[in-house]
Amino acid sequence: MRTYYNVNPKFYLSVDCIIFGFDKGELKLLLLKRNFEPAKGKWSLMGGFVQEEESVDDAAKRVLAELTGLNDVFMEQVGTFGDTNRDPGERVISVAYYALINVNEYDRELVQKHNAYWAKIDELPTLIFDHEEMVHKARVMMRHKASDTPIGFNLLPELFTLSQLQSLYEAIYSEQIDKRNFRKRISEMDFIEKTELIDKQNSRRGAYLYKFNDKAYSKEPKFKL
Amino acid sequence: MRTYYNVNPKFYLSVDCIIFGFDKGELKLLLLKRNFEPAKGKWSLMGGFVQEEESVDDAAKRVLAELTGLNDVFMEQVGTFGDTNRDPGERVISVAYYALINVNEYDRELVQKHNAYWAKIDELPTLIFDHEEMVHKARVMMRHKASDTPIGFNLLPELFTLSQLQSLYEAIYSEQIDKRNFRKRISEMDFIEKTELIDKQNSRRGAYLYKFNDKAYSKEPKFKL
DNA sequence: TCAAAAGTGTTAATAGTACACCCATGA
DNA sequence: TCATGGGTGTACTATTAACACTTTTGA
Repeated sequence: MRTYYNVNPKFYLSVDCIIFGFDKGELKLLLLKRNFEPAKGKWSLMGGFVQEEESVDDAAKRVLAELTGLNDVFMEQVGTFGDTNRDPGERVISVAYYALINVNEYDRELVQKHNAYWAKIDELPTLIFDHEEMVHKARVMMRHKASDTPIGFNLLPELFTLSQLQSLYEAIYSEQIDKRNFRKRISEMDFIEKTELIDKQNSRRGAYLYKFNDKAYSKEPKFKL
Repeated sequence: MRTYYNVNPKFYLSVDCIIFGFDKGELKLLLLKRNFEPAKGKWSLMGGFVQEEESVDDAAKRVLAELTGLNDVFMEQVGTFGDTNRDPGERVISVAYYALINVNEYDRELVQKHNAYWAKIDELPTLIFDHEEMVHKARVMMRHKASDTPIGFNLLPELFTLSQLQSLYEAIYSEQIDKRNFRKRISEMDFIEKTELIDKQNSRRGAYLYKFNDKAYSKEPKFKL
């Protein structure tokens, strides 16, 4: 193979995953309490190195699956962090991705094996390197994306109540939403379908369960929340 | 230095610059007609390799300065493009940045030396590799950023008329804007200051020149356009 | 019987959009 | 004198925000 580039340096490239979950009315991140070097004993995002024969996006998917066992997860690239000293050991350039997962579906064994735990988004421990900056940028991007694309459903079970949906959006935006205005807007979205099923987990009276219809959305993408 | 990472591969890392300019009422990009390999003779973005002792952001600034002679330019990271075959020669992962420059200020000699030309944003030539995807993503991001942050002023001379400002935003959004509504919104922004100077370049009557006041903006950041 | 969450419409305020004519000047 | 771009205000429409009570049911 001819090469034009060999006067230039090469770098380690990693991916780091900001993994969002939603549980008991709160947004959470899945973080590692590192039982390996470097920075053993400290908290970090789940990460890993890009390999020769995989794209950077695929590396992110692989790393997410290594921790959670999940595939086909909603992920978005957050950005690349390339300061020379961001990793105090050796130079590594890292591409951050955020992922939205359903907390009922991940592989608990794998998570335990990696010594990972859910932390409430507003009570995060100190993270290594520039991981807090990555989290911050991911949160801003996610909030933004949520306002014009119905990504929230990735964080919920297939069936959910309107109260759950509202509390999810309240967690995403960190602000209270008026119940009637919220339900009015939801009812105008034909891709959020009411089922005949009733959830009795969270109230005596019971609440109708809803589901998100992907096909109806792609035909009629009116979403502003 | 101890290293934990040496089982992992390393990669060439490049930066590519989507350089926006605004001239004669039109948005343009500064593109290279490559007089070097690979892909000699084809059109591409200005790019370069990240070096050992510079951050990725600094590499982007350096590459922009190599072509334009400009420093302190507004730049934003667009994203990282890491498909395994994106560069058909050898694997290179590239971080794209967009830059907004004032077309009256760049170094014409340098640009000529690099065989670079301005192309109208809606009449771009075919670009190599994934550069068209980079341009597309940059345009979307720039439009978005322009809607809530006054970045447009980076594309204009220090003094500008309201007609120029309007035609800039029309170019950014690819749509016509009502003159009276536009001027009403501008007049509500205290950080856009009318001067007593009059521009006679573009009309017999002459138009008041305005300037952007950075300090007033940071105190009172109301901007929706 | 009562606590706790579910469900339901109307009104006021705000923001956004549409629209047409006179002005000043240099050629 | 006329062609060209500069400058101005009001009425209508659409969107968003504020707000309180009734229902159901299991403990």
